[in-house]
Amino acid sequence: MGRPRGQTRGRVVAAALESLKTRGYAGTSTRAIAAAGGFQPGLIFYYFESLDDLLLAALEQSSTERLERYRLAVEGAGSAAELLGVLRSIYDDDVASGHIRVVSELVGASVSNDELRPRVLELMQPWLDLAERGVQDAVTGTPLEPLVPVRAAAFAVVTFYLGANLLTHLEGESDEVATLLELAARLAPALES
Amino acid sequence: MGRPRGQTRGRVVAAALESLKTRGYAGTSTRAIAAAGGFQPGLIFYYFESLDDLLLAALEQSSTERLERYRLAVEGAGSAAELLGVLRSIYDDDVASGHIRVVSELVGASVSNDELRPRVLELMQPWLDLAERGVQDAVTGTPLEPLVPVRAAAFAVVTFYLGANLLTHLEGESDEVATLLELAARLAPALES
Amino acid sequence: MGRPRGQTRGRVVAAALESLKTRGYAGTSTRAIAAAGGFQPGLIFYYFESLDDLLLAALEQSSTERLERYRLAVEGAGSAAELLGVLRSIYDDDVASGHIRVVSELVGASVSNDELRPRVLELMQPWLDLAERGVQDAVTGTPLEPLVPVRAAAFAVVTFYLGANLLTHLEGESDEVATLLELAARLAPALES
Amino acid sequence: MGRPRGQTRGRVVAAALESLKTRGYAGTSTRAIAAAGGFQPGLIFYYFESLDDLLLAALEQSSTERLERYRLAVEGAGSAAELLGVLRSIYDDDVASGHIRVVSELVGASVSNDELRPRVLELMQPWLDLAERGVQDAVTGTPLEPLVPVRAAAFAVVTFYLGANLLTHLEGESDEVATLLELAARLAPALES
DNA sequence: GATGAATGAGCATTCATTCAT
DNA sequence: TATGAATGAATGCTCATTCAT
Repeated sequence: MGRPRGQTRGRVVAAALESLKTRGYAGTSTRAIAAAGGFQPGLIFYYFESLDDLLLAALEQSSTERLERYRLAVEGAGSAAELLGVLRSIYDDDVASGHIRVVSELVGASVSNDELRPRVLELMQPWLDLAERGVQDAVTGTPLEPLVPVRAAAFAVVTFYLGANLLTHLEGESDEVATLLELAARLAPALES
Repeated sequence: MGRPRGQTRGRVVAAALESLKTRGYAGTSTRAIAAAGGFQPGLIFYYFESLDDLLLAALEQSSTERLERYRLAVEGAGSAAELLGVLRSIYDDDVASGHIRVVSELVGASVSNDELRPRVLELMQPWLDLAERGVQDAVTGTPLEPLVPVRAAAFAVVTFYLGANLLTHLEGESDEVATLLELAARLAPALES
Repeated sequence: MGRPRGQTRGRVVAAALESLKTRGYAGTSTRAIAAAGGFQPGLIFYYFESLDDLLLAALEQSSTERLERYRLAVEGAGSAAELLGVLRSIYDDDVASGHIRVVSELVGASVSNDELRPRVLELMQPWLDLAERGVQDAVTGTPLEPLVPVRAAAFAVVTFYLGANLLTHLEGESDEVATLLELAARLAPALES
Repeated sequence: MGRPRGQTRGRVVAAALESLKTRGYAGTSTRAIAAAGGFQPGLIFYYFESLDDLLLAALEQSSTERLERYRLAVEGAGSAAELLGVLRSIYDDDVASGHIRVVSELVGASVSNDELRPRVLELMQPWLDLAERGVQDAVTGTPLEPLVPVRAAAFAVVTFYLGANLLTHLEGESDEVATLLELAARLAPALES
C-alpha cells in the first residue's frame, strides 16, 4: 500500500503485457493479469475503467516504443535495400521480445469485438502514416514515382505486416517473412531503374 | 423428428455460419447459433464434439465452396493481368456474401486459441497450394522465373489476403484492396518483360 | 435434470420468496436464492432474464394470491364495519405468512431503484383499483358520498397500508394497526349517519 | 489542510445528502459521495465508522431541521383546519428541497437492512411524539376527545406520511396528497362539532 | 433424433473498508 | 487532517457442456 505514484499503474500494464504474451488475448482475464502481477483483480479497476482499457493501454505502450525504433530506421535509411534490411532486423527483435504477439492478439481479437475494433484501428494509424512516409522516400526520384499510389502502397505494407503476424503465428516457425524481405531487397534496385 | 439424414447437421452448420457472419466469433455462442437456427443448443453436441468443431466445420464448408471458384479462375486465366481481374471480382463477391467475414473471424480468433490455431491453419493449406500454382503459372516463361521463390511468394499472397481482411474489417469501407489489385494488374505486363 | 415442465420454475420462484422473507431484499442475492432452493445460481437465468425479473415474478405471485382473498372480502362485506373486520383478519394472516414482508421489501427497494420502481408500481395498481371499489361501496348511499374523492381516498388506504408495513416492521411488534382498524370500525357507523 | 474544526465533517455530511437526493440510497456508494463532495472516499472513514453511520447522520441532520419547522407550525396552529393548511405548505417545501427523498430512501433501505432499521426508527421517534402532540391539541375540548386513541392516531399520521412518500415516489407526479389534506381540512370542522 | 433442464466453472466489475504516508 | 493505493469478498450473469427423457 502507498507505493509511489504511477509506479503501480506501470506494474498493472506490465502484467497485462506479460499475460498477453504468455496466455494470449483469450487467456488474459482480470484474474490472469492479477496473478501475473501479484496483485488483486480489483486493482485493475482502480487504474482503468475496464479490462479493454487496460489492454489497449498495454498495446499502446508496446506500439509506441516499437514505432519509435521503426521511425528512426525509416528516416536513417539511404536506399530501399538498406531500409528493407533494417526492417528485418527490427522485426526479428519484435518477434523475440513478444511485442509482435501483443499486436497479433489484439488485432485478432478486435476483428470480432465492436468496442475494441475502432480503438485498435486508431493505434494502427501511426503505422500507416509511417509506412506512407517510407514508401514515399523509397519511391521519390525513381521511375516508379508516378506509378505508385502511395497511400494504397502503405496500406499494402501494413496489411502484409499484419497478415504475416497471423500466418507466422499460425505456422509456428517459418522463414517466409525473412525470405520475402530478402527477395524484396534483391528486387528493389532493379525496380528503381 | 424424422428429417432426412444429414439434413439437420447441415442446418446446424448453416446456423453457425449465419451467426459468424452477423455476430462475429465473440458473439457466436451455442445459444446464439441455436437461436439463429431455431433449435436447442444441446443439438450442437449431438452432431459435434465441441463448439470449436462446429465452427471449423462451418469454416471448412465456406472455404471449400470458395476455393473451387478461385481454382477455376486461376486455371482459366491466360495472363497475370487477367488473373488479377478475375480475383478482384471474386473477392468482391466474397465480401458481399459474408464469406470473408467468416474467415476473418476465425483466423482472428485462432490467434489466441491454442486448439483452434493448428486446425485453422490446416484449412488454409489448400489456399497456399492454390496460390503457389497461380504464382507458378504467372511466372513460368517470363524473365521473373529464376528470381521468384514460388512458395514464399504464395505465402505473400495469402498473407496479403488475410491482412487485407483484417484491415478492411478494421477500417470499415475502403477501396485500397481494389486500388492495389488494379495497380498490380497495371504493373504485371511491365514485370513480365 | 429433466423434471416436468414448469415445476422447477416454480421451485425457483418459491426459493426467491423464501429468501425475501428470511433475508430481505438486500440479502436476496442469486447465491442466496440458489442456496435456499438447493440449485445452482445459473438456473435462475435459465428461467428469468435477470434477478429483478425473478423477484418481480415472486412479488406478482404473492400479490395475486392475496389480492383474490381481499377482493372476495370487499365484495362480500355488507357494511363498512364488517369490511374493516374482515380486512384485519386477512392482514393478520398476511403478516403471519410473510407475504407482507415480501411487499415491504420490494416496495422499499423500489424507492431507490429506477428499474424496479415502475414495475413494482404496476403490481400495486390492482390494489389501488380494489381499494377504490371498496371505498365506493362503503360510501355509496351515505351522506359522505358527495364529500369523499374516491380515487384519493383509495390512494390514502393503500398509502396507509404501505406505511403500516414499513412502520410495523420498524417497530417490531406493535398493535397500532389493530387499534386503528378497530377505531375505524367504531367510527364508521357514526360517519355514515 | 487546516480548515476550521468540524467544517470538513459538515462537507462530508452535505455530500452524503446531496448524493441521497440525486442518486438515491442504492446509488450512494462511498465513491459517489466522495465525487459529490470533491474528496477521497477514505475521508468518510476518518469521520464516521461506517457508511451507514454517515447516512444516518445525514438523515438526522435533515430530520432535525425539518422537525423544528413542523413543531413551530403545530404549536402556532389555532385550529385543526389551520394546522392542516400549514402542514401542506411545509410538505410542499420538503418535496421541493429533496428532504422527503432522503427520508424515503433511508426508510425504504432500512426495511431490508437489520443494522439500519432500528436506527432509522429511532430517528422517527420525535416525529411520532410531535404527531401525538398535534393530535392531542386538535382533539382536546372537542367531542372527539374521548373517542380518539391519541398514540394510535399519531401512528396513523406518521404511517400515512411515510406511505405517501413511498407512493408519491412510485407514482412520480401526483396530487393525491394535496387532495387529501384539503379533504381533511374541509372535514375537520364537521368532526369537531 | 432432438429436447430442454441443469450444472459448475468462469467472467468483469463494484463495494466498503484499511492503512501507510 | 487528509490522501490515495490496495485489499478481499461479493455481486449478477454467461458459458460450453451433459444427460435423462
